[in-house]
Amino acid sequence: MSPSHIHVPTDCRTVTEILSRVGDKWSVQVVVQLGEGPKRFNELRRLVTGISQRMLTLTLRGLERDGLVTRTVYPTIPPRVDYQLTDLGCSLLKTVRALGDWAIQNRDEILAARRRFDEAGVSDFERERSDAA
Amino acid sequence: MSPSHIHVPTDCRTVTEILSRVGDKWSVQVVVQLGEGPKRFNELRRLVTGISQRMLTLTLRGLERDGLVTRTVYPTIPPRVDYQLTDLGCSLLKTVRALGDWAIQNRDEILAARRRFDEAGVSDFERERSDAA
DNA sequence: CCGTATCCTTAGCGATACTG
DNA sequence: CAGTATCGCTAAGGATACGG
Repeated sequence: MSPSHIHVPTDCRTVTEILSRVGDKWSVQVVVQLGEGPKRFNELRRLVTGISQRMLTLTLRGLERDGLVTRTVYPTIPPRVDYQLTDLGCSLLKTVRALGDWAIQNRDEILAARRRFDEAGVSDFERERSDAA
Repeated sequence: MSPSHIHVPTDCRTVTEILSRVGDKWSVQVVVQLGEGPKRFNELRRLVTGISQRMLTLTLRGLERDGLVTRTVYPTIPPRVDYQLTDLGCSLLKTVRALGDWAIQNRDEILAARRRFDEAGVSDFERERSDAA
């Protein structure tokens, strides 16, 4: 029995590792698309704009490995493969959407902060430069 | 006036960009530590195990740029710099914790799925190999 | 104490070409 | 259609050394 009330390093590692999946370039977008219902490979490829065939494959494999999507092969000709969110995948989608909502709600504030920071940085630079002038 | 009810690509980009901050290797850990209260540079360095000085600097700069933390310099000798979560940073922390809780709650299921997937992959391999034998 | 600058290694990703 | 294989680039990150 593992003591779940104390904060073991192992937990941090695992959490970080799982978080990094959310942070990678494509996983979230794929999961969001699959949230609309099962999709075929090339269907996803069209929906997730900009993704390469290679990265779609790798992303789907990763999600499948973690038990977030299922992969169903219909041995027809031409072949047809359906990807679909598992219950686990659905629950992740919900949590991730919360983060997405946060991002949308605070997007303006963040962008404003960035502009302020960048301008301040520039003017610090400019100060030195104009001291010389 | 931007139509906020339709799903413009720009929004996706911004959301993805902000999500990538959560996914990067150190930001979340730093934010979590700062959730305990203001911290000094080397204090954070000790708390966030494994982070290099360089990456702590870069991470803090990024967070500061996005308006998630404030940086306060006390021009004493030796110098002292305090980092502290802004309101925006606190609200991010809350949302991120939800994701962290999800990760903890589903960690066993994910790890189990991974083992299954990996073993299945191996046995597919093994099938070919033992066919030859 | 709090950084910055430099070098170097790896991991992520895209482009392209090929296969069942 | 749904992939795999290979190559090459670039961005992220670690180690180390130096500076205010």
